[in-house]
Amino acid sequence: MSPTTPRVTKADLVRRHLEAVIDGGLGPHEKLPTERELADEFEISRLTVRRALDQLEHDGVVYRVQGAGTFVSEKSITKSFELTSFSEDMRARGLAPGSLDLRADVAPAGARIGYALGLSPAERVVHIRRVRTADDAPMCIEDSYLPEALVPGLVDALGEGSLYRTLDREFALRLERADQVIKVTVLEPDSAVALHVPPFSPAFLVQRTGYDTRGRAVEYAESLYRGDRYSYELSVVRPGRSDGT
Amino acid sequence: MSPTTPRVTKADLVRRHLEAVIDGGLGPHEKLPTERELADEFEISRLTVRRALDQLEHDGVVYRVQGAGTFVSEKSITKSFELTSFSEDMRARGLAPGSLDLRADVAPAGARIGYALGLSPAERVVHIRRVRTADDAPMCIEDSYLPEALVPGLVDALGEGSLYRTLDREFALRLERADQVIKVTVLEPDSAVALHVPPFSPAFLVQRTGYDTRGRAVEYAESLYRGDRYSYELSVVRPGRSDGT
DNA sequence: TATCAGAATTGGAACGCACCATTCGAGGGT
DNA sequence: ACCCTCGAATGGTGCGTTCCAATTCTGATA
Repeated sequence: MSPTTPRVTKADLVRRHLEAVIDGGLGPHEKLPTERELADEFEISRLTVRRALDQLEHDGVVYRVQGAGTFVSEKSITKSFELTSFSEDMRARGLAPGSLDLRADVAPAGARIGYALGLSPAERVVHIRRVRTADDAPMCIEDSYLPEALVPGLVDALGEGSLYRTLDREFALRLERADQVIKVTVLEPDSAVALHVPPFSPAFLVQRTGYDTRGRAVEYAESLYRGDRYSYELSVVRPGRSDGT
Repeated sequence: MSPTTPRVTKADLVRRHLEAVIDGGLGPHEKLPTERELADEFEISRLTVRRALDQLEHDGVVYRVQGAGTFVSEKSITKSFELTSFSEDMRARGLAPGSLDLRADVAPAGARIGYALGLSPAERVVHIRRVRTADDAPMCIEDSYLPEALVPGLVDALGEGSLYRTLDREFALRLERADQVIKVTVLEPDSAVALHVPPFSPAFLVQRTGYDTRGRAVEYAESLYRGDRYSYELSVVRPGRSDGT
């Protein structure tokens, strides 16, 4: 009676196997086993093998040439452009994430926040302000807003852990995608003090709206990252299809 | 005899049909036809329908609930995070793109550029410098470097058109993906003058390495965008799989 | 020896089928 | 009237097969 059956698909097994093979000393432009060989080896259908390869190709790990085979990509693209929390992000950079100055309250959304979340301005939202640190140095000031209707009692449930993890565990909310607008700005003196940098230093202003699988706006956040310590890394892909929109 | 040359796959036809249906007045959370219905209507297999829906789901246009159906997402995510040239980018924002001060020459890569492109420092690269304009106002200073071995004679082939288009047409090089690092900086006086902003204004510094389908580094570019006029918009998605790497 | 045509290989698209897991509503039991 | 169960509907995973297109290999020929 496990609600979430840990179902690993066969395609996932193949994908992981291939990732291991590649990591284990397969160089760029080296050829992977053919789809039919893999299908025989794992005793699964070729279609399933293709699904595994589709994922690897999408992630830029391999490329395929019709009639020739499947090959390891020259550069293993750093898998960015993925939605990660600040904590995950910092850990990936080898820094210890932390939080200072946690404040949380509930208030009406107001025009700007309401618009960003697709709510009426009178709707109540949970507002969380944090100063995020990396190796104990302040890295960013973050204001998060979440519709209270979706996360009743979040203020009390807030622990030291990741906000995303809390959302998942307590409210079964999984952020699936987010739209971000990144701007540059200069820091007002009070923000500069909080970030331990000189006044009017350049900084990132990131406005992020996060959506769950159903496309509902779950979070709107504005973050100020100090420009001297932070950089944005992302991969972009060219759309493979012809769109007439 | 029959058109056995499906340049456009059947899945693409279904996808486009569904996009049209959605644009034509289907609201958020409204239900799409079931997979089996679509398969019957188009007289194709369900597998093909699923491929079309996979694409739409990936783009955030629809979401699927097992046992319930497929529904239109609440917010049509602006499909950013796609690799676009400056020209395409500006046009998408309703601005007229242009170029000033075009300069192109060929020189050894040097340590930094060579490293970024995965070349020996002695390898020769084409260097293109442009001041990019939007509605005749300078928007960014861009330095592009391309391995000369991949684009022999590019300097002469450079016209007024898009660089990406030239690469595609003349050299059959299609940029498929790119890694970008975005930093903030302040403009040195000479750069500030070129961009018509006060000295030491904040700006984006974007370092981009572009790869073709085989994962070969094709272009390395450094761009300085004025921070008062430019903002970065992108969508990020949460990785759907469990990675133990 | 060099070149070119054809066969073999390999990935790409598609079909039809079967079974499972989840959802949700209809119908029956209390 | 309410609750619970069961089954139909629907998406998720998987199989085996067929044909096509691009590439590569091979062998015959000039």
